[in-house]
Amino acid sequence: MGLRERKKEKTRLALLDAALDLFLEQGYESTTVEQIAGAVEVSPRTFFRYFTSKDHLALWFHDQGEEIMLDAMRSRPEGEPPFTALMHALRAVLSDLHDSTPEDSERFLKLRRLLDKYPHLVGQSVARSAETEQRLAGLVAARRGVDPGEDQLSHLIVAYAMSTMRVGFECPRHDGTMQEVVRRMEETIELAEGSLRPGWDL
Amino acid sequence: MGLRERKKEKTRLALLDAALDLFLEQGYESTTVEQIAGAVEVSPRTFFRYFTSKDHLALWFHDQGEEIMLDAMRSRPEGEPPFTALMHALRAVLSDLHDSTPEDSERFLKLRRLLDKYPHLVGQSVARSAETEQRLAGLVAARRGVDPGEDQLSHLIVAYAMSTMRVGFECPRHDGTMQEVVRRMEETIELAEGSLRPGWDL
DNA sequence: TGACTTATGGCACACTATGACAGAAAGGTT
DNA sequence: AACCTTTCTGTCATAGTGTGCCATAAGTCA
Repeated sequence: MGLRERKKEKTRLALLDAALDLFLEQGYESTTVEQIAGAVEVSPRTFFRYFTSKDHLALWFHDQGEEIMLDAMRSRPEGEPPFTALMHALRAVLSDLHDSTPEDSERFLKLRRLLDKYPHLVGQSVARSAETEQRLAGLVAARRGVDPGEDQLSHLIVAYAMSTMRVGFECPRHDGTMQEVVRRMEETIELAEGSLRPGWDL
Repeated sequence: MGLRERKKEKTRLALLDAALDLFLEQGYESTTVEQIAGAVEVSPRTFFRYFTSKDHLALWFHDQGEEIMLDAMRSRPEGEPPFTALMHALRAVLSDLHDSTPEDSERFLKLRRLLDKYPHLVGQSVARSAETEQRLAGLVAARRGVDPGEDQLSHLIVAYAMSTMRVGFECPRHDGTMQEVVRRMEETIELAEGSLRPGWDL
């Protein structure tokens, strides 16, 4: 990796960190792009070259998580029931989180508090994941040997999986270590698996 | 109801209709508030007195639906399992839709096509319903006799119910009458009820 | 009619976001 | 080293969203 790319990555993370701190400190709406850019000593125009929008900041991890999830889903054995496969994919995201650097963990925990404080950002993340949900529904439909355009159950399976993820990442207390987050999510997955009728997703 | 209020309601619906037509005709982003206001011969400033934002237009029905759902949920018998109660509440929304005027039905169908075309609006609606989901989770937790802040299952129940609603309202074909929408939603509800383990929500 | 309340329009303004262009920095080549 | 190419950055200009403020017009009630 060349100097150029390292510098870009550094700027991107600096922007992200500055933004998260400002958001949590003085509120999301009352933080302007100009302030964020100013904190990193970069022009506002440059900010928009790293993040397509202010909202996009809060979705950076989200995007990464979705890529991991899609990959994990594709690498699950074909015969596995779709919802089970999705839950394993979710565990893959979790394991990735668990193994992340302390800096990344810190960012994730801040982001989680931010999403808890500003629920409309959760909505943005749903909006962003609409496309991914479609792709996941395609993968599920393929497993079930049905047409994704026709089959409602495939969509329901994906929707329930994503709901499970969102509930698991909720933030009841504002403290919480990475271990606690991971444990909570594992509990939620088990709860979900116990709630559904065996074979419902075949 | 006085002349003033009737006039306001007329303006609100005129703005909504103009906006839906423009959105579907020339795209969501490329339609400006100025155009919408212009079509109704109202100043842009006035538009923002009827709808807090451009996005809010697409969430008008949504807001109404949520009120109906909360009311219906509260009027369900106490002993009924929470998810069953939520599904009945959803049926109440459906029955309200079924009994709506032809104008309202037309608006709803246009809106449904709009949400299908611009998934990010679905995200916005999730953002908007975050508060309602919290309140629903509170009602569910009360039924189950647990603390809504602690109990994940209550949140999962609400999340699955809302997912069921969203999947049911999806728009696979761009035609479709109100009857077809209602029937599809009923199918989805049955699918959901058949997917969950009996007693999972007690 | 007159006094009141409320809706509207016009204005200024802050913020987000994007396009166009020029200059600076990084990387590779000879 | 000097050179060229590619990529990143800053400045400027512009469109669009959303809000506060104040004067005016319209609806309401005595």
